[in-house]
Amino acid sequence: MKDVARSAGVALKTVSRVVNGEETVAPATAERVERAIRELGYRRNEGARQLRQGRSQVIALVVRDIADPFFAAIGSAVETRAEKDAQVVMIGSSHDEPARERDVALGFCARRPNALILAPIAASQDYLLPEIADGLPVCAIDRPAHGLAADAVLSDNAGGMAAAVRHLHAHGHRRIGYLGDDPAVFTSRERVAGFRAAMAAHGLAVPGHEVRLGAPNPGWAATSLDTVLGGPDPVTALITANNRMTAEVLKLRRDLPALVAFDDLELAELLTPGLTVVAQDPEAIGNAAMDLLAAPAGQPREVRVPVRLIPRGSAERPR
Amino acid sequence: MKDVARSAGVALKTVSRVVNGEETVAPATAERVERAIRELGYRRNEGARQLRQGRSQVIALVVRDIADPFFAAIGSAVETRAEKDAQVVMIGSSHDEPARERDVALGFCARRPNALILAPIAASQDYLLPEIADGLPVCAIDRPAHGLAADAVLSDNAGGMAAAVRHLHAHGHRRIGYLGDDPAVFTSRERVAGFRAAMAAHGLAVPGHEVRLGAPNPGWAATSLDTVLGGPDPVTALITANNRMTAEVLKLRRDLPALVAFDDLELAELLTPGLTVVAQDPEAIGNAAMDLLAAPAGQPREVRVPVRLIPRGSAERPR
DNA sequence: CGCTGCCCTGACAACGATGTCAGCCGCTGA
DNA sequence: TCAGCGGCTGACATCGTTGTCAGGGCAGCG
Repeated sequence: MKDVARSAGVALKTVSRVVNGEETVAPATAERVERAIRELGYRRNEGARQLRQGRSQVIALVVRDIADPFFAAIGSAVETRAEKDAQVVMIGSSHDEPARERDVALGFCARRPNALILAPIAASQDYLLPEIADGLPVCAIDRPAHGLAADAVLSDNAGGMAAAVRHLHAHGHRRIGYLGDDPAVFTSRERVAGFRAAMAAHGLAVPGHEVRLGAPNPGWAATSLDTVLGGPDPVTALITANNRMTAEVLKLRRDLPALVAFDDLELAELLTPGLTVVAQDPEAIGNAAMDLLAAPAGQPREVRVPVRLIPRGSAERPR
Repeated sequence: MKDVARSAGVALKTVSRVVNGEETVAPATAERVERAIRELGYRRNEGARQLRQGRSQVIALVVRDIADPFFAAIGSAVETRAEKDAQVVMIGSSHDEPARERDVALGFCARRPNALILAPIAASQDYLLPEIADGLPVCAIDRPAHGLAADAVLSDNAGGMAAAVRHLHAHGHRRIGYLGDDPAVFTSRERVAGFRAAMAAHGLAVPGHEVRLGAPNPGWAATSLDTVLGGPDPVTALITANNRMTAEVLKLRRDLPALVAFDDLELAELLTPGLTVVAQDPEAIGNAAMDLLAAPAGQPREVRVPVRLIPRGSAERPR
C-alpha cells in the first residue's frame, strides 16, 4: 500500500479510499491510484483490515464430518451465501469427538470470524461463552447447542417420522420395525419419539423388541435385523433412522421388507428397488443458518426445516 | 492482552511470552499470567499475529464443488493434516466457472494463507503470479495449473484406463465403447488417450463411433448410448469415464453391457449388479498436496496418485 | 474583496501481537 | 569488593489498514 501511494504520488489514506470505493476521490486521482495498484499487483491485506475493523469477513463452520454428503451440502450452501458478501468460509470437522469440536471451534474463534455455525457434539458448548459475550453470533445446526443461548436450525425429525409411518400405513403396513441410533443422540431421540407418536396416532402397537436403538455398526445392524425380522411374527415394514444404519441394512440383506430410510442417499433411485427416503434439506439448513446470523435477535431462535418423503419403490410394493 | 497484563501485573511482552510457551519466563510469573488468561477468557487474536508475522496459519483450498464427494474427501484429508499443525482450512468452490475460481482464489490470498491448493478450471492461473512472487506456495490438484510454475497432484488417469481395458479384456471383451467428457477437460484427454493406448496394446480396434466425448448431460448420454449399443454390431462392454456420465447411463438403462466406471460412487456395491469402478484416491491426493507444500522445492513437481480397480460385478459376468 | 462552505487530500493514531534491545537483579569467581 | 554473567522482564517500534480530524483550494455569494 505504501508502494502504491508513493507510485501514485498520494497519501496512504487516499489509496485506502480508492480500494474501498469511496466516492470522495477525484476521478483523476483514483485513476492514477488504480493504475499503480494494477502495476504493482497490490492486494489488500485482509488480516490488517480485520485488526482495524474488529472482525474479519469469515464464516466459521464446524461440522461433524465434511466428507459426509449431508454436511458437504450444508457447506456448499453456506459458501454460496457467504460469497455474495465477499466472505469466505473456514470449515472444520469434529469427527464426533467433543474435544476436537472444541479445539476446532476455538481455533476458528481466534481468527475472529463474523459468525460461527456449529453442529454440536459435545455435551456443552459453554467454552464459547466468552466469544459470544464478545459479540460472536453463533448458530447451531443439526442439533441444538447446550450451555449457551444460541440460534438453532434443526430438521423436522418428528414430522419426517410421521410421514414415514403415514406412508407405510397407507400401503397397508401395521407392524413396523424401527432401527435407530443411540438415544444419547438428540436427533435419534426426536426421531424415535416422532415414530412412537405417529404409531400411536394410527392406533398401532409398538412392541419393545421392534424398536432397536444403537450405534450403526455392522454387528448391531445384523442382530437388530434378526430381532425384528426373525421372530414368529416378523414386521412387514422397516424404518431405518439414519443413513449409516440404512447402508448396513442394505448390505446385509437383499430380501428386506418394505423400507423407508431417513436421510437421502446418492443413487438411491438406482437401487433395486429404488429406496424410499425421508430426505433432509441441507441447502435449506445452511441458508436458514445464514439468515439467522444475518439478522441477530435478542432471544435465541429455533428454525425447523421441513423434510420430504420421496417414494422410490422400496416402501410401495410388497416383496 | 492488555487486560491480562494489567491483571497479572506484568508487561504485554510477558503475556506474549507465556502465550507462546517461551522458556524464559519465571514459573511464578507464568502461573500468574495463566490465571489471568483463564479468568479473563483471553484468546490470542490470530489476525494481529498474522499481521506481525507475515502469514496466517491457514490453508486455502479451492475445489470445483465442495458438495462433490471426491472433493469433500480431499477437503477432509487436507483438514486432518492441517489440524496437526494448528492450521485451519478455508474452502471455496469454483463451480467450474473460471471467473469464480479467480475470485475465490484471490479472496483467499487476501487472507495471506500459508499455502493454496487449487483444482484449476480456468485456462490460466496467471492471476496468482504476484502471490507466488510474494512467497505463496501453490499446489494444483486434479488438473495441472497453467501460466505459472506450481506443483501438481494428479490421478493416474491413463493407468486407470489401462486397468479398465485389461480387466474387460481378461473377461473376454474385445469391443469396448467409451463415454467420456468433453476433450477440453484435461482429465478427459488423459483418460481417453490412456484408453486408446491400452486398446492398441491389446491389439484391439477402436472404431470412431465407439468413443463418445461430450458434456455428461442426459441428452448426450442417451444419444451416446444409442450410438455405441444401437448399431448392427454393438459393443459388449462400456467404460464411463466420469461419475456424472456413469450416473446418467445407469439411469437410462437397466440392460447395460459389461461396465467399468471411472470414479467410485457411494453405494456402488449395492447396485444390481455391483458397479465395477476405477476408484481415485482423494485422501492420497489431499495428503500428497500437503506433503508438497510442506517441502517446497525450486522446481515444480508432479505427483501421480495411483488409482485402483474395484471389481464388484458389473464387468465380471455376462448380462 | 472577503467570507462561507464544499470538495478533496493528508497526517496521525490505533487495532493486537511480537521482534529487538536494553536493563534490572542476584549470584559467581577472582 | 566488584566485574561479569545469566536469568528474567519491560519499553518501544512495527506489521497494513482505516477512523478521525484538520486543512488547502476553489467556487459562489453578498
